[in-house]
Parts: sequence; structure tokens; C-alpha cells
Amino acid sequence: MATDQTRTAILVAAERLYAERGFSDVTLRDIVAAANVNLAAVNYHFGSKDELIAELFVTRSIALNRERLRELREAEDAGGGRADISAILRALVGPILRGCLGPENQRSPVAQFMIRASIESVPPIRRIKTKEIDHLRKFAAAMQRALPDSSEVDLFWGLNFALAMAHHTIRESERLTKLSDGRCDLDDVEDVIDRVVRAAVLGLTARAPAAKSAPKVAAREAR
Amino acid sequence: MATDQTRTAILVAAERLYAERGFSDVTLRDIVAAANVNLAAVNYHFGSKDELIAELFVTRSIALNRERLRELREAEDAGGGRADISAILRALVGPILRGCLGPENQRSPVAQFMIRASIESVPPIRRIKTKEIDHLRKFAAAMQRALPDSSEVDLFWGLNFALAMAHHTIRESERLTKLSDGRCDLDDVEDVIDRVVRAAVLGLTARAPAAKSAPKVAAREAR
DNA sequence: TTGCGTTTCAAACAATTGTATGAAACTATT
DNA sequence: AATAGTTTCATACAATTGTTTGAAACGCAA
Repeated sequence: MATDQTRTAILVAAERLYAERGFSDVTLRDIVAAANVNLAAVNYHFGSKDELIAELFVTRSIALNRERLRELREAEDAGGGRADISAILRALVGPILRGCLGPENQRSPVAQFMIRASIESVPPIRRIKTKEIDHLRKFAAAMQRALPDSSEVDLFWGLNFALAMAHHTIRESERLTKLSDGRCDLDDVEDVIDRVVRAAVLGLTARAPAAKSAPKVAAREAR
Repeated sequence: MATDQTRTAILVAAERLYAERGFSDVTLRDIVAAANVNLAAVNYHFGSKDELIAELFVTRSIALNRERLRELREAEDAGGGRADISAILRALVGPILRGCLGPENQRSPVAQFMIRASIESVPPIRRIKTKEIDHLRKFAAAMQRALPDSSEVDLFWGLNFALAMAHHTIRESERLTKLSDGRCDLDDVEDVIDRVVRAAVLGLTARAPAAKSAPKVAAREAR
């Protein structure tokens, strides 16, 4: 059993490579080369490539969800049982953004891997991902308590949009930097979180759907 | 030259399979089986697998960008040269959403393929994707004309968030349906577009500057 | 040291991948 | 009908994939 040296070496190398290049482009031979272990070690310690991926994802998924719930509880405690909508959304998108962006995390595999995982749906992950819905329901419920007057549907859409902005910003951070000629500072993580949360909250709390539907142009063309 | 029967058969089959299962999971043998053509036909007509993917992506990319620009011009013409911000964003996210969602397009590969393409960055696509930045710049410029008082950075963020909501909604439409127990109707495409545009516009036009730390539930209406 | 369970290693495995080949079948012009 | 150019086809190829194997090396209690 020793110190599980090779086991963790494989995990570390695999996560880094997967985060950098995606699942399909990384072979077991790439991993064992980066980890400086024997090829057979992967199957010995994990059984198969899929189980290695699954273990990676489960570990990170649990950690991320725990951190999210921790922040949610913290916000609820601070608000005397009912958390502010901003705080709820901040608990939802903060951990993943903090893990993926920022000067020290920009190229870090810690959570960049999770984004890959949520994108390329390899079989072992797809199974696990289904369970994440239960996790999101907790946030939906908290949002409902924070905004009891809003319709459920609107809340789900708000939740969806918040995650959308967080994930997309992480995935396309490079493109946003290039598009804005570096003027969008993705290293200031807390600023990014603020922007995402603010935009999501505005979409949720703004009354009257007035600002939409372009006046002159045919807004809706169907039906 | 006949009617390019096999050529188009390959294109159709490939796009459908790629849309359904992603690039890495679809082999040339899968494609030729679905297209009912010989294995060698792919390399004969396209040169290589990568060139087939590139041709698919280029074709769809051009069509999508053309439709976006068409709607943008239409909006600008209707506004006498200066388009409304809602109309601009609608031109940006409308075409892709219409192509991917809706009862008849839900499982249609027409543009679902594009989402896969923008996610799994296989080499031939990555090259083409870079050019899309120039395309987005046109929208950024239009947004600047529509909201001359907003800072450039805020506009880029708004553009980023609008695309984020559109793409994420397409990608995770199944999860949103499941999470909301079917109450979020993703078949009503125009409603989805309205929601995306409205949320994006609110984030852009709401007067609630900076406000670093979590803003209170100030329900700010857009002007 | 001896013995035994665990871990590592080099090598080979079978399966799958994209691509290439060269002959056959087809099309259309002469 | 004959020919030249194009397209199809079965087949083979080389490379890469995840996985397996059996022996060697190791750790450690007796």
C-alpha cells in the first residue's frame, strides 16, 4: 500500500492532461509517460481507463458540490435562514469560477478538468452527471425561498443562465480576451463573479418584461 | 460528376452522427455505413476525415454568420442605421437557437452539429473558429453604436453572456427540462430567444454601476 | 534468510482507427 | 462500339488504442 505513490501520480497526471487536451486526445500512454509509471499501472490500480476518469470526476464533483453547499449554508445563516438571491447565485458560480480562472489557476487543472468533463460527455461521466440535478434542485429551492413571488419557471431559467455565464466564460475565456483585446480582465476572478451574479440577478428580479422585444423590428416572427 | 450523390450522402450522414454522438465517437466506418457508401469514398471525395469535418463546419459556419448579419442589417435598416440593442442581440442568438431548438429541430442535426463543433475543438475546427472573432467584432461595434454610453468592457461582457446563455441552453436543454420537470418549454423557441435577449439586455442597460460586493435584491428595471 | 502478498515491468494482445491500393464498374464523349 | 475519365468497391496496410500476461522486483513479517 505504501503511500499510493503511483496511484496519485496517475491521478495528477491524468487530470492535468485531460484538462489541457480533452479526453479523446489523451491516451493511457500519454498519462503513464507524464506520471513516469508503467503502462499496466493504470489497469492495475483503477481497473480501466473509464474507471480512472470516473474516479477523477467523482472526486472533483464531490469537492465542488460540497464547497457550493458550504457557501450556500453560510449565506443562509448570515440571512437568518433565508439567503439573499445574490448570495445564492454567488455560492453556485463562485467555486467553479474561482477554481478555473485567476492568474494562478488559469492553466491549473484543478477545475478546468471539470469543464472538460461537463462538455465532452464520455460514458462514465454521463452517468454521474445525472446526479448533479439533485444538487441543483437545492439551489432552485433556495432561490424560491429568496424570491417567493417569482414563478418557478423563471427561477429555473435564471439558474440555467447563471450556470451558462459561468461555464461559458471559463470555456471561452481565451476568446473573450482576444475579442476584447485584453480589456476584459479574466484574472480578476471576484470581478468576474460579480458580473455573472449581477447579470443573473438582474434577469431574475427585473419587473416588467419591458426592455425586450425590439420595438420596430418584428420581434416575433413565428406563430 | 452525376449529382454528387455519395458526396452529399456522406455529408448528411456525417453531420447527423457527429451531432448525435460527437466527433471522437464517430468513425469513418460509422459514417459510410449510415450513408450506404464505400469506406474509401470519404478519402476519395474529401481527402481525409479532417477535411470532411472542416467542410461541414465551414458550410454551416458561413450560413449561420450570413443569417446573423442579415438580421443585424435588417435591424439597422429598420432603425435608420442604428439598431436597437435588443435587436442586435436577437440577431446574434436568434439564428443559432432557431436552428437547434424547437419541436422539429430538437433532434435535428442542422445546427446541433455546430454546438458540438464549438465544444470539442478538433484541430480543423479550431483554425476556422479563430475567424469567428472578426464576426463577433461586428456585433460588438453595433452594440457600441446602440449604447454609446456604456463602457467597451461592459459591452464585451454582455456579448459574452448573451452567447453563453444561448449556447448553454442548447447544450444543456435536456438537463434544464429534467431539472424543471418539463416546466421550462424549450420547444417554444421564440420564448427562449426572448428570455435570452431580455436577460442580456438587462445586464447591459441596468444602471447599477460597479457595486462590487453582492448587490441587494434591488429590482432594477431597464430604463 | 525464507516465504508471501503486493506492486512494477516489458512485452504482447486483439481490436479499432484512418488511409492507401489497384482492379472493377460506371458514364459520357467520340 | 470503343475509349478515356470518373467513381466505386473489396481488401490490405500501418499505426494506435485499451487491456492482458507472466515474470521480476519489492516490502515485510516470521
